[in-house]
Amino acid sequence: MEFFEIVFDVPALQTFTYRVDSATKGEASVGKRVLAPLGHRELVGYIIAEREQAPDGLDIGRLKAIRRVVDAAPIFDSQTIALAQWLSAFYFCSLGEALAIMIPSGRRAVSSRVFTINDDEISDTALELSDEQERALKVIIAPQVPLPAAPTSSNTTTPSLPPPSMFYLYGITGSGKTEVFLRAAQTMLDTGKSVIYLVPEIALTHQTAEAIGKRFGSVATTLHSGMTPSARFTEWTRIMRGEVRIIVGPRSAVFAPARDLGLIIIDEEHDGSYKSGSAPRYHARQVAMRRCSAEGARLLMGSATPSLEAWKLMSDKAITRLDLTRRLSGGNLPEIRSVNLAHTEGCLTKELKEEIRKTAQMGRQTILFLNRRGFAYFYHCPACGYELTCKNCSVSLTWHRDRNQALCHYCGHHETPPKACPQCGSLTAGYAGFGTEMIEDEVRRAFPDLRVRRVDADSTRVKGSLQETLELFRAHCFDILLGTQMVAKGLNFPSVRLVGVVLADSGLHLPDFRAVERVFSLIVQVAGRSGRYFPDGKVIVQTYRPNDPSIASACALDVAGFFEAELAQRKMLDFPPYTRLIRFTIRSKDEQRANAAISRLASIIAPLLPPSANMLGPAECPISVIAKNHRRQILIRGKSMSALHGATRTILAAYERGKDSRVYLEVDVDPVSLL
DNA sequence: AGCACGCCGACT
DNA sequence: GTCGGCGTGCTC
Repeated sequence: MEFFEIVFDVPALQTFTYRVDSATKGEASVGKRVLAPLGHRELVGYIIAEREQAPDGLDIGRLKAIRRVVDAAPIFDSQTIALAQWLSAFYFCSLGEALAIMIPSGRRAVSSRVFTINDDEISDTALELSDEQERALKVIIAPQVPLPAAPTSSNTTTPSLPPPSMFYLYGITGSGKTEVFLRAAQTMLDTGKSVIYLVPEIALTHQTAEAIGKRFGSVATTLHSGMTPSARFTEWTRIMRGEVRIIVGPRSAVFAPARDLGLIIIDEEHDGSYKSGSAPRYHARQVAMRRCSAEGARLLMGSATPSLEAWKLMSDKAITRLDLTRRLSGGNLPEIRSVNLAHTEGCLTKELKEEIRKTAQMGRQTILFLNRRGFAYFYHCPACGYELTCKNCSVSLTWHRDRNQALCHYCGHHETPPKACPQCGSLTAGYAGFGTEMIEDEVRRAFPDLRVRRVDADSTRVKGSLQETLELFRAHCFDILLGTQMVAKGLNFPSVRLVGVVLADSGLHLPDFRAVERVFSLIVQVAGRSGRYFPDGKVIVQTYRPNDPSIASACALDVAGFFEAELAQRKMLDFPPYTRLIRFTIRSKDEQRANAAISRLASIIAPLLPPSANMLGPAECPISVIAKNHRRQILIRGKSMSALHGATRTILAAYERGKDSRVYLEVDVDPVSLL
């Protein structure tokens, strides 16, 4: 073969044809990476097809030669290319960009935080299943009705593929989801099929991977961004060769080149880390659904707090719901109580303080939990209402007391906070809201005899320090552990009695229609994990809105009630899961240009939308400036994704003609965060 | 995305 | 006169 079609990790939506010379002639083949000249540089590209002859209208003399073939053997096959093609059409990126995120070391590995918070201990050997678990497993592994082999459609966006078989293990923490996952996986392995086991980014640990390794032996592997590129690559090739048939990893593991895929498991399906935060912004659940239908595999998800999308699919019977209602250890759920924060000076209510004291007197431990750092901790003037915000971004600055600095969590800007209000001169201006540092101070003052430790993103940057703190906490070297999500691992330590959610509603006010869902999910997850081994566990949820449905039903652990109410709300407002969204974000250092660009985009979109869709905006993004970039957005909304896709293709083509080069447009399909 | 080419202002 | 700003367009 003389010619090859090659794609690169560049936004150019096209393939490039190269020729081989005597040096590369025998080596080049589909599925290998090559080094090839593109423009004035030399890039790694992916061979996606062979050609008999040069494409029409292209002067053969101008074809460049592949410089070097990188791989001895192909590292992706036609199935991978088909998936990349689907990904590029669904998420509006180039084929090369799609392949680059799928294949290890295609892009610079993002150093990810790999914490240990997974509390589901995996036993080395198969455990006895309860009746409920047994019943669930039977349904999952029941032989499938063989479907007629559907011809693969050439339309990559709306392929005529059969819907996949999908199952959902719905049950509280401790109800034994993991064991059912592992049994289902074992069954697949026994029939010679492969399994992909997805876990949230934050929960992926050596322990989890090792435990699965112990259970399944060398047929198991892990594939995550914390590994060195060469280690990831080694595992990738072992998977391709079929030496490894169960792959554990975070969202990117959904691309593992598993041979004969039989099952994809998505643990903690509701978790936000399954959606990629950078382009292409894919959702692992969406990719998993596509792979399962294209490859005839089953999809098995599980959570105590499903996403609303999944819940609706269960209501519609598109996903088979399997309930696990009982805790295996028999532990009761803790007592959950919401406490009104109104009229409390500081951030600790009388009730919470009393419980902390009581817990200490019992010789037990307390965890104080914050939703997210920074959001509720700002410079505020009670006299005139002035708030200190970042001069680059529009968010409130977070005060770091130890450095006496106010800093921005989006762009890193920091400044020394003023003594008096810059607007009215009042000396009463100061910090309001709760940050981990302020709570730490207040706790220390209230309980000078108790030992307090705080963990946050800063202290976690030092590798292993979180691990160390948690070990010390487990060994009861201190009494109160204070921090954000990352303290979750400690929730089921045996001597923990009390969990305080310091401000449950921080986040409720965010201009994001999913904020309520997140607050609800967080409280239920915290409650589910605490007091697992002791019947006297207590959870105190501090809030300014005890009657808010999300908080009230979370404290009552009324999951179904919450979903019903929230679904009704979404239906009324015409939001997902009743509709689909595509978000267009414009970003520019120059505010006028950003405004001009979003107006132009709006005028392009308006006439191109199908009658079944509508446009929201243009508007400033809720965080209207990030790192000096002015941000504007438009959402398009419709019942069918294929209609939105079609419109978006036309919109992007029209926008490209005559765009301003100092303005950037980003497209997010099924956006999860609207900030 | 890069990167070069090309076309207008203030410097020796 | 030319150094360099960035706007424009292409990359097999």
